[in-house]
Amino acid sequence: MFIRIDPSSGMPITRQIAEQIRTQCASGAVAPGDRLPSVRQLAQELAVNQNTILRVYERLTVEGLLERRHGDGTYVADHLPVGQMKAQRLLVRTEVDRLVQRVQTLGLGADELCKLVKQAFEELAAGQKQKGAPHE
Amino acid sequence: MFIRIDPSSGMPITRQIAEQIRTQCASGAVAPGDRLPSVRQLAQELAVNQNTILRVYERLTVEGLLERRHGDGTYVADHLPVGQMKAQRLLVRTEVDRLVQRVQTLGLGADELCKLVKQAFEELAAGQKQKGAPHE
Amino acid sequence: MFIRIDPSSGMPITRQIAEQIRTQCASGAVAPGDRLPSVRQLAQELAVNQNTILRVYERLTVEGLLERRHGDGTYVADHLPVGQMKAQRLLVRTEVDRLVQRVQTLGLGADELCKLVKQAFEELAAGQKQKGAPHE
Amino acid sequence: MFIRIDPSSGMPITRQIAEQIRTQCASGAVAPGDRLPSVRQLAQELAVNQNTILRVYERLTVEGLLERRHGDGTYVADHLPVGQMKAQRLLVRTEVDRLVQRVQTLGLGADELCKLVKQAFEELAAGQKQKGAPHE
DNA sequence: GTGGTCTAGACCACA
DNA sequence: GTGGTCTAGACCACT
Repeated sequence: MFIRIDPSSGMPITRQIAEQIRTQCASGAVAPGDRLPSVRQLAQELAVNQNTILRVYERLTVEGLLERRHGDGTYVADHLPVGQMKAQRLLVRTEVDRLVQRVQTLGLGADELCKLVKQAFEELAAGQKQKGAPHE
Repeated sequence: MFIRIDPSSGMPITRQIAEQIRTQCASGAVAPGDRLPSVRQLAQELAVNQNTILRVYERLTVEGLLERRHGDGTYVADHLPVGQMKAQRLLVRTEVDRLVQRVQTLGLGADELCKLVKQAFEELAAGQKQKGAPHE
Repeated sequence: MFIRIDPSSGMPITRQIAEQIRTQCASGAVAPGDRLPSVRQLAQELAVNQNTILRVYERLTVEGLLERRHGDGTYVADHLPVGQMKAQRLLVRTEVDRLVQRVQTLGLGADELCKLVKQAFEELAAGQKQKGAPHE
Repeated sequence: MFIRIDPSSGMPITRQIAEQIRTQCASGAVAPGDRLPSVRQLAQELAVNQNTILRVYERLTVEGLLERRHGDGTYVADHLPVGQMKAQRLLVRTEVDRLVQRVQTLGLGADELCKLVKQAFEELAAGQKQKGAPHE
């Protein structure tokens, strides 16, 4: 499970984690029936408290995205709520809008932003190569 | 003063406001010596509590970005702290990184994202024409 | 807010509290728009941790029964979810069934149980007179 | 052995099972010396994990209610602990109190509750006729 | 003052 | 081992 927390973002980390799990469900990175890391595992991996993860799993369970089986583990629900996944994809639009709005105030244009975007993609790709197998 | 609050973003609204004021100072949208809207005005405009605006102005004053003149109003400081501008542009980098990271999980590539960015720019431009001169 | 916790019941106290609030919404004991006791107040009153109350309010908010206004307070939602209130009333049937099942194994009949029920009602009434105004 | 589990009740299922066995011992539904179903049988019958039953039997053995004969089975103890029976009946009182308390908040009176109780008794009786001799 | 997030740690229930 | 409840307490955000 690739989740990255950005403590400087101002967004509560429970929410960051929840959104990334939602995104990965929407994109098919994790499929219905897949087992998620255990509360303790993920907590350790992200260096946060167990309760933090627990609450994320709880919320997503209420949303119908996950399924918690007592004493067994946490799984992606068999039938993901329709429409919610669509909403998820729309969210990206919203975030792009937000970015563009801010960037424009700084006097940057679409082309400059796109350049930044491409750079970021390249760096991300490079970063992931380095990690490769070692981590897991 | 063009400030837009997104309560659904999860970022504290005081932080959203502060960041947008910083951005506009850095970009020159508001210049040293300019007078900012009064606490009451801005609070009403954004439909938030006056104390929320008050604390934003306080914080930015401590940073050296604003100047509060007792009985008069709040102004952009005459000498903006060095490095503000650079810091501001760096922030955009950070946000681009965040976006790219999330978008990537959804299976989108750099080109798709750029297309979205350009669309957003165009829509923003169109939207601003409609408004014409701001009501401030 | 009259809520009584029974630690010996084996039911998590968060759930006990939540059920009693639901019941009071269903019965009209508290009406839409009413303000609930603050998290801290109720926590103190019931001698439980603040987080415990917080989680109860959170869950009921997700259910659409309550509304939390940041920095202001927690209120009964204006439009209580229809059907949920009906479900609430049905719950009493379920509990009666449970009781009867157990009682029957003990060899008691309907009449004996009814006698107990009436006694309990009388004692409850007596107990509430004693309290009367002093508490609030 | 007639045991019914209600997973939605919030009471731990191990406790539900234990209480029902205690009740049946107290009421004479099972007598001293009677053999209880094996751990495996009961686990299968109730569709719970064997360990769950195991722990219930363990607990009740410690209480002196049951006796586990290695390699043979689990039996109701020859000499039931004194006071068990009384304690059992007291428990019913407790549950009646709980019910009455909740029901009262809903604005129901003693008579309405008694009517429900009688209905439940009749339905229970009807249900048990259909089953006839238990499959054990 | 209000609600909200997070941590640390104890202890319980289920497989 | 898994998930789940509860406590205690720090600190943040909003009215």
